[in-house]
Amino acid sequence: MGRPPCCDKSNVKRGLWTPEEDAKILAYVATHGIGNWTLVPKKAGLNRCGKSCRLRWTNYLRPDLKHDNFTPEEEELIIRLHEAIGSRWSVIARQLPGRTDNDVKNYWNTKLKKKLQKIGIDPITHKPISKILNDFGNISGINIPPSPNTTTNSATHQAGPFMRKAFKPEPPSSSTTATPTSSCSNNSTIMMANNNNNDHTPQQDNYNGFFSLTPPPSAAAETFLSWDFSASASASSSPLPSAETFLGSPRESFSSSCQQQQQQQVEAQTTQGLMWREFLVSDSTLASSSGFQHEHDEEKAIEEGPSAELVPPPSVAAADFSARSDGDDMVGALCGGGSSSFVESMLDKEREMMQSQFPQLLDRLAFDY
DNA sequence: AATATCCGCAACCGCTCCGAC
DNA sequence: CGTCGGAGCGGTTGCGGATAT
Repeated sequence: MGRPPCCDKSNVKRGLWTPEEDAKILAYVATHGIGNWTLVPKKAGLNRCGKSCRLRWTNYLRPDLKHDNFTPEEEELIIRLHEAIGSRWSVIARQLPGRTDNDVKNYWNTKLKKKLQKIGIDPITHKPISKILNDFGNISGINIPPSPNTTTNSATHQAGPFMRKAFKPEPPSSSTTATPTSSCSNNSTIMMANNNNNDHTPQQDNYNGFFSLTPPPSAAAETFLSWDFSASASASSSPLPSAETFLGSPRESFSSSCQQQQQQQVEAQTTQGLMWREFLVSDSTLASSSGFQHEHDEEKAIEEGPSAELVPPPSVAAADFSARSDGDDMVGALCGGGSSSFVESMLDKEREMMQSQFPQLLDRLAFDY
């Protein structure tokens, strides 16, 4: 049985709001405050769906909203957050005071996506398109020549999430004193594509400085990308990379953070024994098509330890990665699951991130973290 | 000047989450 | 525990203005 509609849609007005309607909402909120939006139309004398009233208020009428253009700093932040957490617009919008999720989403879809594509960056993976096509060719056996200026097409979009699943990271070094820059990116477990080819354009290499803030080291984005969810599932033992690393940092900070991160990843492996590629191997399609299984077996022989039984169950492996909630659950399972879900760990990370890296924004936010 | 096309934004839709009962 | 309903979310649509022809 389907859920009944929240209002009689045939009898409510739809479409653009008039100034008079806006005034009624504003007057109502000024008197009664917000809450129980289904009652608002009746009490405010509006022939609108309550949900529509709520949206109008949240996206347009709220007094704390900014209606001016996005600043370069905001653009930069949106891109970096999208890179890290994807299209979770409400989460991203929370880091941008005065902006709504709708604002951010629209701005992304109409401006930022195109900007990235123009410089040869895939807006889904935030990797150079040439590299994605290259890697996709390597895995599927298709020989796709590098094409740095190719705009995103459907193949690229499909390759994006696929690549997340299919790219095999290098096995972790047994020594934590390995070259931080390379080992750090190689150990990425979420964004797995390491930049081991050098056919990027100068524009792509300057991606982090794209919006002409302080040009960070080229690896900074990867540090951010390589935030290791599995390693950081236990928040107490694995702090996030520093704020400098997050937003582009002196290389010293990056290296130090990277070493710590790598150490954590090694520890996480030995204690949890569950890396992203464990999941990949459980996907029979990928394993059989990419020649991945064999290499994995070798790695597993090295890694095999007390937690070797932690291979995700087939139901987890079969989860539709593109589905948000399923993806969360799956990553949660990969994180060692147990009592803390992926969502919880994400929220923990957000809190940590805000406290350690965006304290100034946290101060300004009215939202409860 | 008229028409076609493009683009950005506001609004809607359908879904999930979550608390109350 | 299941149901209901409000709230919130991300994706999509469609209108209206801007620009190109």
